[in-house]
Amino acid sequence: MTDHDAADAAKPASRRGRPPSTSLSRAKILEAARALIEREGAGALTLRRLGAELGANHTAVLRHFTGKDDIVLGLAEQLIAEVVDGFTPGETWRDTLTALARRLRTACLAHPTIAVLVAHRVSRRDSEFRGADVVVAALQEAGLEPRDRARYYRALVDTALAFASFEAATAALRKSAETEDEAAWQREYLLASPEKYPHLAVVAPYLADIDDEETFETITELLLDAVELRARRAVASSRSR
Amino acid sequence: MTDHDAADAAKPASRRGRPPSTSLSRAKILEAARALIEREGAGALTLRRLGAELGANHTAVLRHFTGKDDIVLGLAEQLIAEVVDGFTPGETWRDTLTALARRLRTACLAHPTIAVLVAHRVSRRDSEFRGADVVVAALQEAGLEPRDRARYYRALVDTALAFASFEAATAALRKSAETEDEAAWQREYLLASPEKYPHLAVVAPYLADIDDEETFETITELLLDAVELRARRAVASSRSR
DNA sequence: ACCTGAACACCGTTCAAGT
DNA sequence: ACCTGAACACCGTTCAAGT
Repeated sequence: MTDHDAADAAKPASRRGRPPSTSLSRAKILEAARALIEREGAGALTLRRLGAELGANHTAVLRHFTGKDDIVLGLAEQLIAEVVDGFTPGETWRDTLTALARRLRTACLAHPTIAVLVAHRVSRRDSEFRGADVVVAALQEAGLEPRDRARYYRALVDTALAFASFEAATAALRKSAETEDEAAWQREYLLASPEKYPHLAVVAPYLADIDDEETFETITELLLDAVELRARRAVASSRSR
Repeated sequence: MTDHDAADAAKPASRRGRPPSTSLSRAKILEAARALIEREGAGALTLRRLGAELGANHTAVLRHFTGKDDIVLGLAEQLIAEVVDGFTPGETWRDTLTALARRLRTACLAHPTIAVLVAHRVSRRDSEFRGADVVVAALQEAGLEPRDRARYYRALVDTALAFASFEAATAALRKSAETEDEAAWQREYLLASPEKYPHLAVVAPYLADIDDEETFETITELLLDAVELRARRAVASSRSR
């Protein structure tokens, strides 16, 4: 009888045990965590909130991750994969390095709250190794010897990673709306006492025009200019030998 | 009678109200917060722990700060002041900029947990303006025009700030001992598959030798090399006019 | 003016009990 | 194997009550 069956399905289940259709998975949990963070900020990532989002008990998640920190590390893997997956080197080694740096910045800005959460937790996995190989190959193409390739690899990658996560952090702060608006600090610089800070006062109007993107581009250009200069010297000295 | 007085003093005070000798202050609270963080990590900064440290109720602190966040901002002011106070410019503009960058790094490494906590909360106050004035003055001495002074100011300061706080973050992570030891990731790079990452494999042995300090120095040198190159061009073109 | 203690609305994690 | 519900040991913040 359908009536009987319907009544059976509708009657409250016993207070413990497992409902039929929930069935969590690592992927589902990470997706829910990502959505939760992007919608309500890093502070909203809570086992209880996550459970509610998934329609499950807040402790059910602990069957798939060892704890909250393990979930954060899972988000880190996703972010770095987003940078490296589908990337193809450019025409010149400079193009390659510039494009990769921009992709890292873009990914961090697309998910600023996640970027802040995971910036310092990058577990050395496949995605990261693939990115590193691309960078080192570009420096080899520039004509640098192995030791310099290693030095400049660290200089370039650490700078891009540090700046991108730094920028994401301020973006995430603004998003959480606990702090003042974007242009506030530029206004403060314009108002800073010209008597006490005379050199600063001269350039303050220009400072207001420079955003994070221009700064990122400037840093990248400066670093690659210097690397190119040293590479040319290395090539020249190896030829003269 | 002394007996009576002694008995009076020893008898338990009524359960509410204010004991005679506590008397908190912003300075005392910040000092206790700093000590607590440096001893037991950022996670230990708790109103209840802070109250215990000060021998006071955990809510007493809220009479001097609007909340926990306000305490963190107070710590930020202290850190930036430590960088700028007592700094004197060097012989050349390059010396000045290099020394200031190193001071920032040193301060962040001396208090890594605090640096991480406050890195993105720098409220634009006197200490920061003083530092900015020194940097802009150095770039002026290099021979750059106002707009370039502004651009390179942002490039240099943002890089130093981002890298120093990034490095402090990993130092703080290691300190909290939730993660693996210092050399772990270098070992992983040495073990990365040479077939999948051939270019990386060649330089992996060199990578193991490069620490954060060398990387910081490399970044500073590269940036200042590039700035110097452009400054020389600017001076030359202004002379030819 | 400044501090206390109780209360409120939250956390992450553990674990026996269920299916 | 996987989920639940209760419990435990914590949080930050508010507020009436005290001195």
